[in-house]
Amino acid sequence: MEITARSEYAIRALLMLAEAHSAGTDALPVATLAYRQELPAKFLEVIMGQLRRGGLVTSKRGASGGYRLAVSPRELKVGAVIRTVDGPLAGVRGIRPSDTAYSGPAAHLPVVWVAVRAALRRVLDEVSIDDILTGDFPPEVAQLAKDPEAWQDRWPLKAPVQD
Amino acid sequence: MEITARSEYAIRALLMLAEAHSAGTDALPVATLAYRQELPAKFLEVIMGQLRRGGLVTSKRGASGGYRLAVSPRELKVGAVIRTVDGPLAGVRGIRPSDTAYSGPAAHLPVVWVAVRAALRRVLDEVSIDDILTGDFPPEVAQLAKDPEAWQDRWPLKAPVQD
DNA sequence: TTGAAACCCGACAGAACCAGTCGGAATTAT
DNA sequence: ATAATTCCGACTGGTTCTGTCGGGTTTCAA
Repeated sequence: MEITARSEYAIRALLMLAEAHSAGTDALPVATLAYRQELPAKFLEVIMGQLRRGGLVTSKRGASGGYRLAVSPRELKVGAVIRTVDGPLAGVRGIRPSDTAYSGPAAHLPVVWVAVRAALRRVLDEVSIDDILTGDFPPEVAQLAKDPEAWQDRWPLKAPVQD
Repeated sequence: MEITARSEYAIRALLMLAEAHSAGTDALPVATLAYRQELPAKFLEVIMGQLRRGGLVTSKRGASGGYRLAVSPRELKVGAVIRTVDGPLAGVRGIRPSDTAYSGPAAHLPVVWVAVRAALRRVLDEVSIDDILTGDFPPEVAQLAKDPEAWQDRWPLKAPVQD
């Protein structure tokens, strides 16, 4: 259950574009985006290409070119960003949760996988880029993050040795 | 957001042990577990070692030895299994959600990561091995899986080409 | 028209991780 | 004794992740 650097960088880039969007600024070149959030420029270039092909941003080449949002920040959901650059939100050994099947005592296991995916969706497909910009999250998500325990780490039954 | 083969195999093995547990059967050797659910035997052997060191199972060596549950199936949660064999449930580029920090327009991003982890916990730390065995899930999880839409795939803004 | 700014693209590379195997040592019941 | 079984370290082949490199192409502006 890892958020990749790819997805993280994509979201941070889009946040900058959303900020510029509301300020009515010109297109932002990769160099600027990379500098402002300290992201590896050439890698980000690859990622921006994915976002463009996915229709999340538009690009303009040449001098004073750069990237612009193609979708309003309010309608652009984090889940869509992740799916665009990293593929499906959830998988089990590479297959979709709803395509899993087991025999015997594991027969009901797909229910768990589907519930996991559904739980992820209820966060990632609800939160928009604009929500992150303003810090004003949908009630469902705000509720989850409000609990102080959500900010604490949890350990397995036997805690690993401290070193 | 991938469930690894490791975690999946661990859960399926524990489900078999839980079944035997209620039937009061003897300890189950790896060979039997691997055969019954068609898991790679030597790999499962490694995984069972992790579960033992994590305190989820006990082992007996030698003839008519094998593995037994060390925790009652009802108290053994899926989240604990995953943490034992694969480490933390959620991470962002390898760091814990609550340890992330960003500047500028990404300042509120950690709220999203923490909410993601909390959402995962609400499923994985609620569902027990016994729940999966019986197919009788906690209301929260049952609710998520009840929705037919939860069993459907979702696509990013621009659907990928079919091939 | 020239040059610089920027996107665009394919190839490559190192590192890490994942899934799984191999061979054998230690332990235990019969 | 012997067979069954856990236990353990080393190893491997493949894939993915995170980038980098070098150059081609488009566009603006002077």
